[in-house]
Amino acid sequence: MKILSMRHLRYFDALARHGHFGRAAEDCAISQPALSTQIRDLEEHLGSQLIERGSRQARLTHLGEEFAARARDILRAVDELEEFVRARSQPVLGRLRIGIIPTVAPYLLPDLITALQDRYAGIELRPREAVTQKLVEDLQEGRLDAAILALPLTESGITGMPLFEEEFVLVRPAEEAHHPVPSAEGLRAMRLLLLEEGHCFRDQAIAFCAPAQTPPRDLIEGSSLSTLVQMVSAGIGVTLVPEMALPIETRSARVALQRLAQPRPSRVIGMVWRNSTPLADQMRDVGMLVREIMQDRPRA
Amino acid sequence: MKILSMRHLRYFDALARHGHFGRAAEDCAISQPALSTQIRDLEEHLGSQLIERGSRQARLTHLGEEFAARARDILRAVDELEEFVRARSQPVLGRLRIGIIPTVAPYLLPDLITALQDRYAGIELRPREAVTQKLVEDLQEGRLDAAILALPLTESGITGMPLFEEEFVLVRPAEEAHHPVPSAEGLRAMRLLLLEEGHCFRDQAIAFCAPAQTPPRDLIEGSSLSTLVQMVSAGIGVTLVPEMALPIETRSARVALQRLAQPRPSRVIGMVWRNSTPLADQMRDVGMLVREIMQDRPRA
DNA sequence: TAAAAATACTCCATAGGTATTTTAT
DNA sequence: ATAAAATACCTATGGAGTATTTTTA
Repeated sequence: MKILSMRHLRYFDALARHGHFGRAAEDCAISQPALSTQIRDLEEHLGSQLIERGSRQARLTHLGEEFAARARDILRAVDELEEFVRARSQPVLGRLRIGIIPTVAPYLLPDLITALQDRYAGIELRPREAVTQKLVEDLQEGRLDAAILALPLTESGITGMPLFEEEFVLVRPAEEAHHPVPSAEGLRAMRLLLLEEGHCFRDQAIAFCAPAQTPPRDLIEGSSLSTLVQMVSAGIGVTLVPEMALPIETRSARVALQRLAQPRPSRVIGMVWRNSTPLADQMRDVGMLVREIMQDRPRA
Repeated sequence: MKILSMRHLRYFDALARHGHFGRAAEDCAISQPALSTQIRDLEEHLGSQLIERGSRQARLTHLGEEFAARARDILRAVDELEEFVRARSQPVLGRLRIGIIPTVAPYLLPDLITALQDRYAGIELRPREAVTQKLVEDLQEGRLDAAILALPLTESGITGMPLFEEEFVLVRPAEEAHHPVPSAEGLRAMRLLLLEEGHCFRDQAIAFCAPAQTPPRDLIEGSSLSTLVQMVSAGIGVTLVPEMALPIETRSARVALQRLAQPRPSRVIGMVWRNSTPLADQMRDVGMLVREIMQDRPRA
């Protein structure tokens, strides 16, 4: 015998409880000789006698008593462990570590958290806001279960689903409300306020108004959409804002909104996860929740 | 797989620690496929996925993390259990529950306790004083490890060794010091003070002076040798006392001692234990200690 | 003699090995 | 193309069964 097995503990426990090889064997649903040999092997392995064998009854030695008590503790822990796993293995989501890019998080999270807590009672939510690159890293390293970000994503080992598409809307000072809607070229000539490096939305905006890799003429950076909108309302320049951010960011700002001409700029927001995760079904379910949230919102 | 085995826990623990099937298998000194199948069986048994299999690495699921933590606790408990048994399996006597008859206990116990504590460091001593019948019952029921009493003993399942032989000495009032030593028949005519029913020494004394089943003429009972000697010194009658009790019981009593004529009455004190006890070696050792104690005493 | 455990042996389930395939990067 | 794990298949260990012997009360 190489290692002390669970069987040894279970058999010994039964023997300790019954004090009788025959009845203990019956309890274990094995034959008496099978139990005898296992107990003998156990004692041999330990190098100590645990049972005092009388022909009338099998009595525990002092060491055997102590061994039995500890063995019982271990067996109880093992039973609890199995019970624990079964209790957790329902198709529910016990914990969700979800990352969301900064240009989506503030506008989606409140509704998403509410919906998730409705859908998965007792869920432990760990939302995290970070730029795409960080999210992908965390996902690949196993620190996140899912990420909501702009598609497409070329990383390997990661799959996902699109959630919704949203347009970019031009935000300009309130006094320009009646200026004509600029074309992409016209936009390039304006003073454009953008998010700092790292935000995918920055790249998307640049890609729209400067398709020939020529960066916009006059570019000023801000660290959040909120800041950008405030700067616009101060007359510093114009900016693009994703549709879903409008209700919140432009509510109290003195700015004018202009839907751009066709082809309108837009992006697809999707949810992704490791394609090796066992939570794929739940991830799709979470994705469906997001789609429902977005469909319930009035389009601007 | 019927039951969750220790092997499963050990293998899973290794896998959790290494996060890599190949290296974990190496750690367990088995092949990678062997580990893979065991882990698969474990997951099947539990009905839940514990490992998220990527081609780069094996990552634990959330459930897997919790399982690993609990499994580690269990494995540690098992290792401690083995360690515990090995620590206790030295050929020492950890606990000795020893019963001694009342006509021996007070005269042997002090020296015996000292000797045992010298011989077995840290021994837990549980001496118990009771008459032979009680001792034998306790021995057979496993409540005692050994008993010191008068031989022979006919009980089955019990074996032992003789320790020493001791004579019975006649104790009579001090004023009778110069009276002639009585024969057994003469003794029968005297007023004999004896221990109450149950004490083997009572039976032995009666057997000596009344071989023909005729009880002594005038018989008064006391509950201890000490009481009997005090009664003798008060002139109430005579009594027989085992040799080893003399130094203590007659030290301050005004009594005369008379060694009886051949064949002198005597008894053999021995130590007995269940012949199924695994402590037989130690019991013999304890017996040898008693013999040494008695040999060191000056014969009266 | 009777009851209980140990022994002898046989069988088979399964853990583990090697070789190979599959999968994902 | 490479690395890792899964699969296929075979072997052998050992756990469990039946029949029997030994032991002891």
